[in-house]
Amino acid sequence: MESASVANRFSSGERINAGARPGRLEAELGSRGRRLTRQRRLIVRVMDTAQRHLDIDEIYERARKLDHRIHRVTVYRTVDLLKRMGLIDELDLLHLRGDRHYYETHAPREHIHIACLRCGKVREFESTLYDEMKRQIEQQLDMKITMSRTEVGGYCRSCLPAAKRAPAS
Amino acid sequence: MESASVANRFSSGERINAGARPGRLEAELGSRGRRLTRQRRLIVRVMDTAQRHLDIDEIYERARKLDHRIHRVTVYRTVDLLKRMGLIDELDLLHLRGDRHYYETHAPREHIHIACLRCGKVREFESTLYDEMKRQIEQQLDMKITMSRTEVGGYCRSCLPAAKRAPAS
DNA sequence: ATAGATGCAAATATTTTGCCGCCAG
DNA sequence: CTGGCGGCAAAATATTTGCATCTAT
Repeated sequence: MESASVANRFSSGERINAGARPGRLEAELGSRGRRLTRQRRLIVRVMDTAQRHLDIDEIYERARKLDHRIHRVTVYRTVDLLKRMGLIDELDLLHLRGDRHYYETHAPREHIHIACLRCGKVREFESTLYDEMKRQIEQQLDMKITMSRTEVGGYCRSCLPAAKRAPAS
Repeated sequence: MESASVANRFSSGERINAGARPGRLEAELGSRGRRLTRQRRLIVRVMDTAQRHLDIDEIYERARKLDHRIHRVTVYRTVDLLKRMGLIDELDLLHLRGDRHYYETHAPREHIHIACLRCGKVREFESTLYDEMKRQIEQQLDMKITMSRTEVGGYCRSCLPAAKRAPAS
């Protein structure tokens, strides 16, 4: 399976700018009248402290390391809740590592994800040009924009030479 | 299933600016030494003439209407080939209609997809700000960008009043 | 006490693979 | 002719659901 070998190369996938504010998610859940169960506390603790983008199984494994009394389905349900409450964002990271989704706590400012197609490192980027562009869209298309997702792929400084040597099939 | 009812609301999902150049995909396949099988001709014909973004099953059904001697797996394989050859782009459209992927023939210029979260209509948008932003990223992060995907969600003129009345759960 | 949450098993949804026979070049 | 390609069945991957039970409030 091609994607398996590809996935293995992407062991790093670091998140450079984590917008961590410990306890924020838990506080939001509480103040919005959701039950603070043991499982939910575990999940939001994992997400609040994550230094990189996690998929469902990674969240599940980390939570289980803290307390094994949690089920993968509960992770799916809680992540879905947080997503619907607008507290976390869902990413695909250009399907670099497969078709699963990745999650990150909602940053104070919307940002762009930039992935190296070879080493898999994911960097975040903010730009006033991005904000301007969204305003331009709102005006020209007469819409109210509430969300956006931008994922950029390319080759980082250290991978560029290798990418030139062995271009993608 | 919540997403089922949501999906049904998105019957339109029109593509406003289709970058159609009939025969282009077939010509590219041929000139790059790929076999022009009956099935591949069907698939690229469907994609070349599509006025909206299609998922695998939609491509499959349309191709089958032209000639039923085609298998869904072949559609997966051919779409994957076209993707790897850089002839088509893959989209998620913010998972508005589920977790499948959508495809469009590679446009001459990279563009942004803007979806109405209520009616599901997808519009395309080009912006020099977008190109500038990518150049900015290349400079500041010292990368060579080879691809990007931007998907924006919000409410269009006609859906905005309704969205205010019944905000998302 | 009870509405809302979890666990478990099973179902769905989407995509990929192995293998063999077939056909485009 | 023959190596790339397609069909088929089955596997793999990713996510959701029904229902009984439990628990945070």
